[in-house]
Parts: sequence; structure tokens; C-alpha cells
Amino acid sequence: MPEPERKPRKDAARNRAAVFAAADSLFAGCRSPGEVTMADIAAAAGVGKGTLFRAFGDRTGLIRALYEARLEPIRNAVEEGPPPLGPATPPLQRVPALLDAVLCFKLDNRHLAQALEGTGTDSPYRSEHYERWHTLLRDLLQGIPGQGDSDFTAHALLAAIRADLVTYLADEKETPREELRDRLARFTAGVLGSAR
Amino acid sequence: MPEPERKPRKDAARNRAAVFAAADSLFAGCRSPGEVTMADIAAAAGVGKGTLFRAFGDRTGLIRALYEARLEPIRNAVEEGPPPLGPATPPLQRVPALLDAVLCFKLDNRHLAQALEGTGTDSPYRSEHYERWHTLLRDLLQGIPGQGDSDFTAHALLAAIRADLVTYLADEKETPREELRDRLARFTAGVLGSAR
DNA sequence: ATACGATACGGACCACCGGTCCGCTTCTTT
DNA sequence: AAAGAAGCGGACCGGTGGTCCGTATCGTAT
Repeated sequence: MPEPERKPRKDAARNRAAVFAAADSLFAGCRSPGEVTMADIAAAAGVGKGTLFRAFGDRTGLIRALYEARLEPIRNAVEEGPPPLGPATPPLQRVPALLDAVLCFKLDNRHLAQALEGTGTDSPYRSEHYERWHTLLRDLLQGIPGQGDSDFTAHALLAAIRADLVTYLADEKETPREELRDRLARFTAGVLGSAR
Repeated sequence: MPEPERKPRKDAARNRAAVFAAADSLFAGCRSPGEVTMADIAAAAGVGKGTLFRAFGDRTGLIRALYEARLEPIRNAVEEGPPPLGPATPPLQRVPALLDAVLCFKLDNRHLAQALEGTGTDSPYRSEHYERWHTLLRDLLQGIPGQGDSDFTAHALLAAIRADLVTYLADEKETPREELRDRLARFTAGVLGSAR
């Protein structure tokens, strides 16, 4: 066991939760994630700025931690849940299910997703997080016969549900949730069904 | 004529060009667009910071202006050039040609494209610039029989060539230019050929 | 050529943000 | 209860985008 993994102090845990709650609510209530400053979050959580940076390293770290926390249910469902998301599903059904799940998540957590992707300095791509989704999707596509370039197709499919595009369609274009899901489903089906 | 369109003063024009050149070269020589500050650009162009903001409004304005300027040749070729990019081309060939052209442009001008899209505050989507490409692409798709949801498909295809993805594949994954073009072409063909 | 109004210049200046630092408080352990 | 570790918080810092206005330059009318 390389990591002793000491359990955190009581107040530290409480503060962590408070920060999550505050950040979530602040991001939800702002036009652009850029409007929310670290100081704002600290204040809303009733915590000093130092605490914030001590706990998460930097702004990106905080957002990423929050995002991962919120995403965990889906991640679980994909890794060890029942069909159609779980691993026991045949690829041809699992791929659309997976994309739909992520789409729904990004719809429900637009603010977070956008805060994360729009973190500015580093592209969303080299994050371990993206790598995981891409690898999973690619391997699934590989398992579908008659599929062309699984690697690129995986990238392209993921690109179709990027946070800012989803937000744009949902908010700016006022596309209803169900319609968006349907559009994505059709597109996915098309991609999967082609080159047969 | 709502715009009198007074022609600019001589020095203004000269400075504008100098700024473009300086910014272009600076962005090209940096890991992340964020490393280039407005002051840097002003200094490199031999110009005061005030001039910079007076001419372009703000950072985003500068980048956008530069991007549009560099993009103009392609825009022209699409709007009034010869096939396969020009308007006289049947949609089934024009769509791939168009995507390929944009991909190549983004490969050649990664720094700019990324500086523009990663401008942070506002999503790339509500820019008039994106709207144009999307509308054109959608209308072309409309003209291909057996096509499903042209509107969403257009978004998805454009998403597949977003600057940061292209940069990631080209630099991080070291995908050669020709291979990338080929991958995109195959994917496009698949999307266009499906749902027949 | 000259004089004069309009336009553009430039860099000191400002507000603000992410991130650091360190004296002080709170928890945990024995 | 006492001591040491872990965590806290807010004053502080470097640097960035953006503003302001006295000054220099340009276009033009004479």
C-alpha cells in the first residue's frame, strides 16, 4: 500500500463539503463560470481563502474535484451497474446508452461541466478523465463489426456532447431535453449503422 | 448606407498590421495562448497598450479580428471560388471538401484557433462566425437525400474539428497531418452515407 | 506652406484575481 | 491535561486586462 491514506480531520471534512455545496450553487447561479471567483466561493462557504487552496491546490483542482464527485454515480453505473449502462450490455446498445447518460449528466450539471471544460489554460483533452471515457468508448466501438476508425469515431462522438455545445443548444437555442436526447440518439445510430 | 465607413488614418493602418504580425508570431511561439499578454503584444508590435485596446476593444476582439483576417482566403474560396469548395459543387462532395479545408486551416493555425476558442469567457458558439459555418453546412446537408437531422449533424461535424481536439490529436498524439485528414474524411463519409 | 481641428498614440494608472504565507486555532492522541 | 500535529484565515503579493488623458500626428482648408 503506497498511500498511508490518513483519514482527514473532522473540520476538514466538514469544510470540504461546505465548499462543494457553495461552489455548486454559485456556479449554478451565474452566466459564466468566470464570474465566480475563489474569494466568492470561500466567502459563501464560510471559509478562508487559504483553506480553499490548501484543500484543492488551485482553481482547476477544486472544479475537477467537484465535478468528479457529482459524476461518481454515473461512473459507478457504467463500471459495475446493470444494463443498459453496465458492462454486461452488448456494445451496440451500450454505446448509445452511455452517450445518453453523459448527455443527461451534462444537461443537469451544465454549470459544472462548463466550468471544468472552460478552465482555460489546459485543454479538456489531456485530463485523465477524458482519457477514460475515450478509451472505454473506443473499445466498445471496436467490438461492433463493420466499424471504421474506432479511435477517431470515439473522439467525434464525445465531441458531439461537449459541455458548451450542449449548453448552447439547451439554453441559447432552447432545445427541450427530450428533443436533444433524441437528436443525439439518431446521430449515434447513424454513425453506428453506417459502413455496414 | 448606415455606415459612413471613414477610411482609417495612415498610422492606424500601419499599427494594425504590426499588431497582427506581432500577435500571430507570439501566439505561434507559446505553449498556451494564455501565456501571451496584451502588454507583450503591444511591446512586440512597438505600440502602446492603449492603441491596442482602442483598435480592437478587448483581448477577444483582437484575437477574433486576427483570426478572421487569416481565415478570409478560405472564406472567399468557399463563397465564390471554384469547386470543390465553391458554390457550384454538389453537396455530397462539397461537405467533405469544406470540412477538410477547415481542418487544414486549423492545423496550420492551431495557435490562433485555440486562442480564439479558448478565450474563456464566452462559448465559441454564439459567435457570428460559428453561426455562418453551421448554417452553410446545415443547408448543404439538407440538400443530400436521406439525411436525418441536418441541424444537429452539422453541429456534430463541426465539433469533430474543434481546435483543441485537432491540436490534441496533432501535437499530443502526434497524428500526422495526412492521417488526420484521412480519418476525418472517413468519418464524414460514414455520417453522410448512413441512413440511406 | 501653414494653421487648425480631429484622430490616434502611449504608458502611467486602476481594480481585481489567483495564489502564497504565517501566526493562530482546533483537533487528536496519549 | 498537555503537547504536537493538522488545519485555518485573511492580509498580502505579482501580474493581468482594461481605462484615461495629456501629447503627438495626421488630414485638410486656406
